[in-house]
Amino acid sequence: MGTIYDLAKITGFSITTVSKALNNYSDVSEKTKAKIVQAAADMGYLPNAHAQSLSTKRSWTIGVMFSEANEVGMMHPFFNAIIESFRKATEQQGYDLIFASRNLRNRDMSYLEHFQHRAVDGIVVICSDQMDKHVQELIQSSIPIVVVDMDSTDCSVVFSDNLSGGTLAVNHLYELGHRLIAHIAGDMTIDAGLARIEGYKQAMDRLALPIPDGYLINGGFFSVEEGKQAMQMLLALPKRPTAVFVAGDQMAIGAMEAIHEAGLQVPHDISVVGYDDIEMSKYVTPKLTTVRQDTERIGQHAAELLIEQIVNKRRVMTTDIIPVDLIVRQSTGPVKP
Amino acid sequence: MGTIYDLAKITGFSITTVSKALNNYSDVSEKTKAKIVQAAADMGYLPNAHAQSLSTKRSWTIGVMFSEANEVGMMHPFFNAIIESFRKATEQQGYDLIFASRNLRNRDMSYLEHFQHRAVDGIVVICSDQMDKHVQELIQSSIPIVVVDMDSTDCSVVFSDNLSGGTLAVNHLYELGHRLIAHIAGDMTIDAGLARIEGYKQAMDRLALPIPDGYLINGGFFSVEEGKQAMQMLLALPKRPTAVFVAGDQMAIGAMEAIHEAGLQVPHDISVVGYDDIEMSKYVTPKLTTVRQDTERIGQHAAELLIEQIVNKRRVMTTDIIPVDLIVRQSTGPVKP
DNA sequence: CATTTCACCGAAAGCGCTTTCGATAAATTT
DNA sequence: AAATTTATCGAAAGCGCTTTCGGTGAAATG
Repeated sequence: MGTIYDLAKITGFSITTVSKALNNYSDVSEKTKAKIVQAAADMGYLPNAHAQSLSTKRSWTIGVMFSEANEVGMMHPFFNAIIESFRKATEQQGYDLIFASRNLRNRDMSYLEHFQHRAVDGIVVICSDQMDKHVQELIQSSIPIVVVDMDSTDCSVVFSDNLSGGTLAVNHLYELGHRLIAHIAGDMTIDAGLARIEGYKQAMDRLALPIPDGYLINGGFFSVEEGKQAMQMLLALPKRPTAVFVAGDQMAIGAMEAIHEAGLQVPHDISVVGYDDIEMSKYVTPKLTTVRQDTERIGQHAAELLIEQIVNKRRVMTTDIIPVDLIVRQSTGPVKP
Repeated sequence: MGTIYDLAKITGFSITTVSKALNNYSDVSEKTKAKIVQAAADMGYLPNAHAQSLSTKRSWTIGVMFSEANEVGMMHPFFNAIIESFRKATEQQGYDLIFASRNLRNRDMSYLEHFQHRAVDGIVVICSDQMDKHVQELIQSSIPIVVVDMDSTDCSVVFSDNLSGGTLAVNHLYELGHRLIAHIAGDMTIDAGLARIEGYKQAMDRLALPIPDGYLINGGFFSVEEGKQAMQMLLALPKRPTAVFVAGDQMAIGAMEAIHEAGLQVPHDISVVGYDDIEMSKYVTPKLTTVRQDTERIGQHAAELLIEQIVNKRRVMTTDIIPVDLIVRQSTGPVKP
């Protein structure tokens, strides 16, 4: 592989000139530039990123952190899709992603510390947990940052339009004739969960629909199992809802399972609409009607926001809300007469 | 944040002593060690990873590469689960994962080059594509490496026991009375696909079951859509199979969809068993009988294998085969009389 | 008391690269 | 022909850290 010293020796130029040639400086002649570049290619020279970073204070890396109450991390299809599109976008600009832990050899340190240690150029946090101390610490730091799926005025954030998502779902059910519409919510400590609740409430209110006791139920942290349990509670209600808006697809899948286990049919007896549009949604039975989040756009946009801060060397605090779509499939139908 | 120079100034010791104190060298007294460590804590000192790497030739990073014919990368639940368990295991040892692209700023380079540039300590490749030039290049290099889900004698590999997986599936179906057992295979360029085909063939052979024309069908690269199409071919056969072993859960889900769309029932008319046991498998309808791959163990084991090579500074070429389990759910049932 | 051992510390070189600031020779202008 | 630009190059410092190799004074040994 070799270093610029080797290159200098081979070509007969100084390391300064070699470095300049490789970095296409204007004060080295085309002729020597060509020679050096050729020699570099011949020996398979590659610059050492660490040396470069040390010298330029620019590492071309972006730290990524997951913070979630339910600890699913990369495993959740929604977050996973976002990070994937984020990766594509940043990669194209020459950045590499680094997943840092809180563990530095023996030592235990915060994410911020770890990212500082690694000297990342920026940080993306895929987050649903407002209360996470690490996230707060990151936001308060001076490193360029963008956080996804959480609300904050202290940094750039990008998330889906959860408010109208809730409305979209409720209105759809209303148009199908449903009046008894329940909501299996995400935990209120999670912004997305809260906003969807709000969307649900507002929509119900606008439609002059009451929200009976027990119709707004906490489904916790978006897992299939929790969705199932919440649905069981709903089914046990004296006045059973005819439709339910579920704050996440996985929970919705759990809810449908609960409904089926109770011997009822979706959507014949109960309609359900989910949230996210994870890939599986169109393959479960019945295919899930859901509010699609545009993960592609969220990831891409987060990348742009972050890179802009990195290159302009100034923090920016925007909050960008990405529109959502209602995808009507087969888990919703007209209310039984 | 500060550097060891600042620490030296503050404490009055030389940078040598500061460095030694921080690294717990034995030739610095407990007293001064304490002073220095205290000062470091006070100023929130953190070592610069790039400087450390430059000086020690050890970056405490592991490069990860995905290589797949279908380009789903991190999005595939199976690979995703593996990388997650891999991450947990390496993280615990102090390594960070870096996802490198092939794009270095303007320059286009190979993965190997990129990893060399980043000076990673080791590489993990999550791979199903034997033919990938980049993968071959990585394997031929001298960097410690482990590859998952592919077979090779030139490096450490770890993958599931696909052979007996196929057998497990076929035997299960046989015991249920099925004799017309088809196989929707993964592409033969993919080791896992090939091995499962082999397992299927061997099992059929042992059971003295013929494999009628068209019963072994290529499902391509494991997507839902391809599974669906393959199943449609199967359904169009003059002598329809009563059971089908599908080389991947996503394909199996597609296959079930095709069956349902044809107006048939799983498992009443046709039994299907999948492969992987992705999370969704237990939530589709009917719940999928499948061969579970132990992603937890695969990732963990790959991590151990890689780290061992890193610390011992010698390449190791083992091939570790992780056992699989048959998970019987509801997509398989006795053959119709 | 002279000598050896030991505990503790620091100078200096090196890791591979960038970047400032001069220096030199050639080209251009008066 | 003298003065000024311009083009091209290199010395050297610096980025933040590790590690070898000596050097000192104090303790232990004879």
